[in-house]
Amino acid sequence: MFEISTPKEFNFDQLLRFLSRNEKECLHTLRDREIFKVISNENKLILFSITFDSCLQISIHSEDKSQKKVDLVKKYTSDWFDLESDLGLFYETAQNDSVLASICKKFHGLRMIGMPDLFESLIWSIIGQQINLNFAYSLKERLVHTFGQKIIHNEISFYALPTPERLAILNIEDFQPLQFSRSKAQYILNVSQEFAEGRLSQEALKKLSFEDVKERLIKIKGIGNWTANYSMMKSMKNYDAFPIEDVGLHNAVKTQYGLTAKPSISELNQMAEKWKGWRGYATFYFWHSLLG
DNA sequence: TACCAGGATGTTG
DNA sequence: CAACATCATGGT
Repeated sequence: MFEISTPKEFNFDQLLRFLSRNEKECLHTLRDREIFKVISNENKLILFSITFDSCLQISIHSEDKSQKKVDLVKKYTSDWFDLESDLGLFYETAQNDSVLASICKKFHGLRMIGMPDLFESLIWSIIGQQINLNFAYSLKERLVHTFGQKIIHNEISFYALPTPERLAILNIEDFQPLQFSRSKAQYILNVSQEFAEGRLSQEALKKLSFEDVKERLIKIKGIGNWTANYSMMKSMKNYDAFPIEDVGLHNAVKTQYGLTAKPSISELNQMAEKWKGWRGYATFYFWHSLLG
């Protein structure tokens, strides 16, 4: 076991609350207050788990506990729970907006739960396009259970997302028994093939500017403004990336500001001026407010 | 049946 | 840029 110290603003209870928002979530597992996660490195799966007791305590569940694996898990966890950013700066910005400020107070210490793997966030956001979240989780579960890799520990199965290479060789028809629409299946194939054939990689995108990354992503058929911004905030640490078309955000804003109707795009754009620099983080907090 | 859901695409103002 | 029509699928 090893430990990771947590930053000044850090709330493990809110983190657990976010991670447990849907019971069909299959890419991590919660047992009591322990979080299990499988990551893939060089085609090998690593299962690890995280608990919290004044700091994060991490166990790797395999015989090989090399320093390399420890470093990978450390880096993954730091990215996943956004341990590096200065939340104080976000809270400072939030003071411009009394509604956002009170949400920040309520969820103080909640860090953006990211998706360190860009491929995962793209697939997940395509799955989530224009369907309700619960159905989206069902689709993801079917995809992962059908095509993903599995590791068994203490007679419990833990899953990893299918690789781009695995998905890239499928046909639209392979997705239909899972109840994917044809367009959704095609979009997933498009992204998988981009990755599998080496035309797109997270590493390469890291070298580009915000606008260039967005432009590159939107070139892919099936990735629009919402998906590009979603993935950039969840996977690329672009905390001002703003998925403004998001229905969940619209609903949360309507509720939190006590509006009689959902805001239009232009109205929301104006409101979000106050969050500038942290519009993605603000979005994440508004989403969290939907949990009640 | 109609409408909604963490949109995308293409067209039009 | 913003608004609109059309598409696609299952849930309520």
